[in-house]
Amino acid sequence: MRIQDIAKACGVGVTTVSRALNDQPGIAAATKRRIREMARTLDYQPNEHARNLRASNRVIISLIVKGPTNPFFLEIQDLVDRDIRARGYFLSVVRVPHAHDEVAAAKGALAVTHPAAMIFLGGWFDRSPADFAHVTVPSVLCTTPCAPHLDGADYSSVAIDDKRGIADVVTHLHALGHRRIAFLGSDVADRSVGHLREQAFSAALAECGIPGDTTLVRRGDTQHEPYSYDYGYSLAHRLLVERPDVTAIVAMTDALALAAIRAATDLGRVVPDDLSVTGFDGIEITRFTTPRLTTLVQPTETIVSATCDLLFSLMEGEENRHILIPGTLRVAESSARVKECAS
Amino acid sequence: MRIQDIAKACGVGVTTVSRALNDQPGIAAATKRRIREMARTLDYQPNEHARNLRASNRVIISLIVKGPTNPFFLEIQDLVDRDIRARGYFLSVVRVPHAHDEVAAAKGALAVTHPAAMIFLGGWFDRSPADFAHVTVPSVLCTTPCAPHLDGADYSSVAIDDKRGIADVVTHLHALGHRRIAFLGSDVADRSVGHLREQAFSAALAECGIPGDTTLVRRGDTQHEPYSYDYGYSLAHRLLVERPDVTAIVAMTDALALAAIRAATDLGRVVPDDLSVTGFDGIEITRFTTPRLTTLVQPTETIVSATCDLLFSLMEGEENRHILIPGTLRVAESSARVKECAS
DNA sequence: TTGTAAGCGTTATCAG
DNA sequence: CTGATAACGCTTACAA
Repeated sequence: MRIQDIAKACGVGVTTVSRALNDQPGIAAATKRRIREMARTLDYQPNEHARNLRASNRVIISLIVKGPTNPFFLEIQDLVDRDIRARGYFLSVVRVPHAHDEVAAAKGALAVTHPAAMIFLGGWFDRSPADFAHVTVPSVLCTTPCAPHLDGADYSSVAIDDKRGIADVVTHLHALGHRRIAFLGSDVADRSVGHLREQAFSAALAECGIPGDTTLVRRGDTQHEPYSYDYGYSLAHRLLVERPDVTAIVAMTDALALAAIRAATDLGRVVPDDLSVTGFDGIEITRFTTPRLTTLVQPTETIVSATCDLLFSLMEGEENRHILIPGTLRVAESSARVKECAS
Repeated sequence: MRIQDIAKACGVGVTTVSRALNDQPGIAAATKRRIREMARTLDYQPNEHARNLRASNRVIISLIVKGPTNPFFLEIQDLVDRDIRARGYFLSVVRVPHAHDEVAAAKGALAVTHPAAMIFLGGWFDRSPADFAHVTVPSVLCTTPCAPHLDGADYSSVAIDDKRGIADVVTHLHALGHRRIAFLGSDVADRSVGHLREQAFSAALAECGIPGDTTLVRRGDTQHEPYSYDYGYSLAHRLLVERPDVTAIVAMTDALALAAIRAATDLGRVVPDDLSVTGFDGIEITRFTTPRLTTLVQPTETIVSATCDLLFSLMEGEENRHILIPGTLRVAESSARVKECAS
């Protein structure tokens, strides 16, 4: 079923059919209606590859996912796919393992798939302008905010306010009387939001008047995917063995928090009675674990729709922008008032 | 960077370059080496769309995911993507909501994307030959077994042995003394593995000499995605309120099992002391929850590599086959010996 | 062993 | 308002 078949069936040329189906001007209303009717009858659907061959008319959006095993990203991906398809575009997902370079992956996708635009999910926040020069189509960083040291004119971003979110978490724990609070972060080489959240953690502690203690800020080696349960478990286990005096743990993500709870339980500690644990992201499972996780919930629908709105505005020639969206602290069962006697 | 650029740089024609890069015969070894060298130097990567335009040379595999929010499928997807890319093909993922028709979605993907082959992840097991007639490329059903009432010559499949797996679960619970065992299944209209597992459950009960009790087999309405936590929670909550005498719950999937544990906890029951709960699939989080879930673990790597091996053999003209892979019962903390006094 | 040219299905240009 | 025709980048008969 090609465009020619429709043309023949209607007794018109292929150009007219193309114009009718793409809502272009310069065509009689009656003809247009007749053609669209016929296309629907014959269940015609244009060949994606033929459309994409011409540089001017691309219908593919690439989604570059850095750290594809991160459960939070899986929820985001689903929403992005829905949104992009609803706009008549196709999504092409490229997985990039945490240790690899997503800009290189983006260049590859650009050469092979020739997308109309790109979305970066996760990834490093401190790219240089030179990095973005390689990305020759409009692009938006999703969940990665504008880097503090860049002016941000070279790219766009939509992200949660990590600094504010972590501050909310720390303030919550501080109000519950916690003073020896540890942080579970990303690996030492990481430059993604995990790093930002760690900085935010230290800043928030200072804000509360708690002296910083670098031995309580934990980062793993670069062997494991730092957004996995296994990583969180080993990190938390070691922390709790070495520093049994901590009364609260702030985890960079929900997955780490859940793994930390498990590690604590295995060490004979009861959450939240002996130890408070907080997460970040608000993935679905956190509402169904025991205890339910206290976490900073990211409004995923809002983030995704803002990302896509911004992306399509860029495709229409608008300027780069940076959008920061507030999260919401959901207090649940994994955090409680400190029992100082316990330590 | 087109194939012409390489040709010009090497002083040869485009045909020669194409042949060199695609390992085709009829080319001097020296020329071939020279061309490949140059292609690497210039970082040439062929345009995916141009390649796919010719029917004979397709490089895309479609993955039709029925019920894309099922966490188990997310783990499978990741592995499929890796395997397909390693073979030099591209994966195009199509999400199909649980209530929609995946054969219709497949037809759409066929018309738009023109894949070389298709993988169906999840979906209904009792398709008719007419359904498969629409799928004009080699295809494999992944995690959905050959339907009992079809001869299976029309399609291929790779799946876990659901019947055996559920039997292992039920036998385990029976050995722990459980007699009033409930099942949490899919919605009433469903014809996917959830339905198969329900039948296997009834058969296994009979095998153990436990009389069937239809009020203990729970299926939801068609309003919710039946592989979601929310669905599992409401199903389990209602069951436990109406039949507080059940001592064990067999859930169709891990997500349902975890949600059931949460529902039980909210009703004041302690798992596994007052109630045993088992899952199915062995998703990652089940090793980190409290209690750790007793579940039937699917060997995902084995399933995925068998699926891809089979798919590529079909593309080379081999016959349809049906592969059944055994799962492994992982006994953990969510199941224990029944305390009859409790009821 | 190599090169020329046709064709894949679509959209854009330009002439009717 | 409409239609023939040339692109897009690649593979592959067929010719040299």
